[in-house]
Amino acid sequence: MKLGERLKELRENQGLLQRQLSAQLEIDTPMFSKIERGERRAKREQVVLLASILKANENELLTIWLVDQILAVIDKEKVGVQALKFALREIEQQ
Amino acid sequence: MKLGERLKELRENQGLLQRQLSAQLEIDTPMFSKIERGERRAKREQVVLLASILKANENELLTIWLVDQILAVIDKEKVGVQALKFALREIEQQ
DNA sequence: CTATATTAGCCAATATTTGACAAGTCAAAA
DNA sequence: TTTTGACTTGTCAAATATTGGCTAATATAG
Repeated sequence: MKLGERLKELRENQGLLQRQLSAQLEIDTPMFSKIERGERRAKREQVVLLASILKANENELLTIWLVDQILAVIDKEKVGVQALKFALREIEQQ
Repeated sequence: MKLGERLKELRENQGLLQRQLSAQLEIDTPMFSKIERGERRAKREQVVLLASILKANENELLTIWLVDQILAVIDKEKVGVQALKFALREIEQQ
């Protein structure tokens, strides 16, 4: 699940408009639209804000957001999966 | 294992100087020094070049380099490990 | 149709990264 | 103990990437 999809889901479940959320984030609507479609990435602080506005779990959204970042880093890399596994091993043992 | 450490290892095993490698990368010596100590990150193309100059396995170096990038992304994030696990699951199933 | 919501494309502002340069430390050789 | 060579530190500038605003286009609902 991508962050944008999840945001759209949360937003629509509460009958909110992009216009309303973008106002609270202090960005314009086209920008928010792009975030929802994954054309642009949200900033960390925006994710935190959105969690609060949408009454969603902050850790959930931050996790999804981080997954997006990670996948962007290893995108198209032949050795991406292996790098992920190594990263996990390195971070887990200490 | 960090990329910088591995590069230093390879370099010293072949009795090369930072000066010689940085010349081939077309950066100055201080810059290369920083890369070795992990103060700056190498660019992907530089890693590829270094693999060839140092007669090392390109995939190995790229993997280590990617691990560095990944760890930088999740650095200090409470949910970092979980994000890594999710990322792995997402990328592995397809 | 009309009005509102969303999306697309382009350019500007800002932030981050990358690099050069000057000066410093350190160790070994002279 | 001066000199030399390898490496490091700190700071600033150039290059690049990210973020955002604006305008116009498209879609959707009434």
